Amino acid sequence: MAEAGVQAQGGEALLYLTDEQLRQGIEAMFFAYRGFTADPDRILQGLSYGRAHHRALHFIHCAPGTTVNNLLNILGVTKQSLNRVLRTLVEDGLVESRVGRADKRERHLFLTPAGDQLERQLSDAQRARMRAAFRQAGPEAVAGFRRVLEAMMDPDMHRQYLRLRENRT
Amino acid sequence: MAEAGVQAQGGEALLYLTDEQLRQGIEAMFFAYRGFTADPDRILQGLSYGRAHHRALHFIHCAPGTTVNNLLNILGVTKQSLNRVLRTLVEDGLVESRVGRADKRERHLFLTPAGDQLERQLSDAQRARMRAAFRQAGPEAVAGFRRVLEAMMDPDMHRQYLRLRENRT
DNA sequence: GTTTTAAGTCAGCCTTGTTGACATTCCAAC
DNA sequence: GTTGGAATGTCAACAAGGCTGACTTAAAAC
Repeated sequence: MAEAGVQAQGGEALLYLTDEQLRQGIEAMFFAYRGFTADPDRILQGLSYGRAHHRALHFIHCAPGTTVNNLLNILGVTKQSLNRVLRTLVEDGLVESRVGRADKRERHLFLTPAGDQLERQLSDAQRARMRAAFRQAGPEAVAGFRRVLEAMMDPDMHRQYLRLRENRT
Repeated sequence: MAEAGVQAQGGEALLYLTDEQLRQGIEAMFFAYRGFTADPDRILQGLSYGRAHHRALHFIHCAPGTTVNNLLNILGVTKQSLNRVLRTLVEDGLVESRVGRADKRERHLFLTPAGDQLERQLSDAQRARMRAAFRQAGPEAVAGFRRVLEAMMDPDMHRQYLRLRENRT
């Protein structure tokens, strides 16, 4: 199959598409994702929170006032699953849920000061690792990293990803 | 913190290390990993297997005859957790567990023809996405992708990653 | 006034991770 | 030879975090 891919392009330098290269890419994703989540996981362990809480805090921080439904689409989980996480965060005073003004069915989500503090603690740890990796690899490598990751996303997820960036500019 | 990083290098072009760039990297990892696992997950769903079974099949395929303990180190889970997965795979005739010759305490793991077939089906799907992403991004981007991921791994995981590559050459 | 939508809730299930306790088997050192 | 430790397996219990399905409430939309 890899050979077929190479042949199809008539001898171009497509050796980076061999099955062995792809396998290495797959394994790199596996091991790197472990590192990617290791630091926040360590912090959360013992706080009776998990990765799911971290994700919720991250995206509420990035898009304050987002609705539950919007968060659902970003995270790609069921509302029951998200609700369990969100309820504990609201009960513990890390997230505030305000009834919408225009549409009173909607709840808009915000981080409280305490929520902001935890979010910062978690993302500081995660960013520190990311910064070290970026610095070590250099700007061109980072550009390539981003390019490959974007190409790997499902189209829906890619749209979500771009929308988040737009809302911050 | 990002500003400090930039200043520390005395005005060099370190804008790729700003908090905003790092945040985008974090989100890219999140969304891309979803895509990365989506295809195998779809296949496994309905086979009464999960991602854990896929991981076991992958690494047994890559290192036939590996011991349970070795697999434990690669996967980073407890033996009880792995054992549950391994037991179902052995019961279903996808994995064979042979008592070691030199050390009869050890069990060496191999894929049966049926196991090989499922592994191929899963990794074909995953490689197809990876190949599309690699081709779309180009060889330089792929090199950068790999460089950043390697820098993101924990040192232990990075060692495991390199060892797997050595054993295949 | 009916239907649709956003959100929340309850109950139950599955996968996959965890810990702790314990048995077995075998190698290796003494 | 006996003992200590290592590798494996097994049982039980538990938790996080996914899922589905059914149902309520409130508000918006038609």
